[in-house]
Amino acid sequence: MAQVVRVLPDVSGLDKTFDYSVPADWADRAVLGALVRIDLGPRRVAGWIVECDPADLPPQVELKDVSKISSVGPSGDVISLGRWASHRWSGRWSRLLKTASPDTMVPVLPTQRRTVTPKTTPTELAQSAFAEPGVTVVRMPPSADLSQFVVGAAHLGDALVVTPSIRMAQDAAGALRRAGGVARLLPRDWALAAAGGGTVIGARSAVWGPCNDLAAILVIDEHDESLQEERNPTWHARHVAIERAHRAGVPCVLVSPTPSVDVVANADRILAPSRTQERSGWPVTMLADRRNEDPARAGLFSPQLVNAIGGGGKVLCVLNRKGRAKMLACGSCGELIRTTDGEHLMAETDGQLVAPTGESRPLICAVCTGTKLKRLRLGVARAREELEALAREPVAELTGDTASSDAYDARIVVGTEAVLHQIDTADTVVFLDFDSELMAPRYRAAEQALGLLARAARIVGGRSGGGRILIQTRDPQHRVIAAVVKADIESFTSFEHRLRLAGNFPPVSALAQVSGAGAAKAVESMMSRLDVEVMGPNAAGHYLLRSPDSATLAQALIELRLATPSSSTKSGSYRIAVDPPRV
DNA sequence: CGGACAAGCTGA
DNA sequence: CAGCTTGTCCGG
Repeated sequence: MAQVVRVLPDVSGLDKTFDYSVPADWADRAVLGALVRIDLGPRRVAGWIVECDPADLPPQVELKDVSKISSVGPSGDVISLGRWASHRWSGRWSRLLKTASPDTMVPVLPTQRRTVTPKTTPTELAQSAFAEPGVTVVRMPPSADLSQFVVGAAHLGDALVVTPSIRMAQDAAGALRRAGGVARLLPRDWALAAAGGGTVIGARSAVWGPCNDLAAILVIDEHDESLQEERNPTWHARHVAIERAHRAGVPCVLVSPTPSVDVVANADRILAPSRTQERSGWPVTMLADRRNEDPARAGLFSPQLVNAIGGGGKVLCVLNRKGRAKMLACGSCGELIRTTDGEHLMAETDGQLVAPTGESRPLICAVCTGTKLKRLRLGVARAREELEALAREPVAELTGDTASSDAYDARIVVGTEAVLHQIDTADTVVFLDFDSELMAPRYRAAEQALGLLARAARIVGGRSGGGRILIQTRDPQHRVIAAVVKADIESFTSFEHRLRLAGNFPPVSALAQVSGAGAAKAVESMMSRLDVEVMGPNAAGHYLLRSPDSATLAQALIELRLATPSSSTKSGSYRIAVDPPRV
């Protein structure tokens, strides 16, 4: 009898498998995970072999042949890891398999090479981190050299290294090669990685990378937001790493200057260098206590900031837009978008312009009827002008979408959080309005604010190198600021954990956000459940579901989907985000 | 998802 | 009743 394979089509919106027969000539390539092309109804689509010779064949169905075997794909363990994650984050299996697949077809694997152990011996700390299976958190100050952990992972055999950015992955690969190891950088080296005999390194999606004889997983900067996928399913590389390592029975090491409450609460062991070493790895933090200033005259800049820019060296000023009034201007005539009486600014809400007065209209400029509106970064733009006047020298501006070419060379740069992502080194980082980070209405605001300080700290370096952070604030006693001033992250995390316990927030509970026009109806079926708390809707019409743990939540969401099938109509559609990042 | 098809609405 | 929209079902 001909070989039969079960195929998951690569069609978004379809999470169902279909069975196909395999022509005898291709039997050796029709393996688990292989990318194939199949005829599905009227069209030919791509898909993955997710099962070979399934036992429960549908009766009375004439099977079609697979029409092509296109490429090697993820291995069996990654296929089932994907199925676990699709359940855990209530999303489509195919999206995860796509992430786990090569981005260009790999018809045949290159020949495997022997694993090369790096010549450099890892530090004692790195060795002990990988000494046993389970989850080990290592708290390393921002200026610490993390390549010791990459080398430590590679010493165990073929390991997986996940970083928050491509740039850091390239750096880690370079460091491993210099230490005499073999680095496979994803996504480029997918085929070589699948062949085996090297350490697989990449950004977030590398946690799905091919690694046959997995020996260990290392996640660098475990606290970093970019380790979570923004689109559905909103999987987090940290949790996928923990699960994958657990399934393989290998060590999972999570390194961060500011370990997340989430992982500290669930780690098997927590390591850190001595207090002295940890302290010296953080820069000196200076505070500008804005409560002391004359409120009538206090602008964006404190006397301490004036001092800091006068002291020479490269200065980055961070001014986040978060929580600031959004201003819109017409893309064709440049006028500000205002109410008909011109008294109030209007903001965009649900595809409409809305003013605080209640006045609303479609997205149209009242002056020239133009429909292309642009967002103004007035906060940063004005700060730049004022700072330029103050410093009497050119000041560059850098935001997510306006990266002026001089931003990298200018001595003084003002921008949003983007400056911390795009500029590598500086002498001083100034947070112009840190209170908006501290006070942000999100349960993880404090943790995220601390993450910003850690990022700034890495840019300016440790205290021995003269690195400085200046924080302008009206709350200088805040625990986030205290944590960095004293370089005492441990106390911060345990206090934060107690707050989560008191407020019943993750990691003590699990959250999912349900949004979209059909959200209210979808959420209805959860109202009577004892294991799901329904909160909301908020101003944007979003609901929050809370369960004691993620397994309970995942099960409830399956039942929600059964009770309210995702309708293709606009009015019935809804979206579920498990572990929503901005709540 | 996207095609096929059925049922409902509109206008001449 | 043709022509169009809207909803539902199905794919091996």
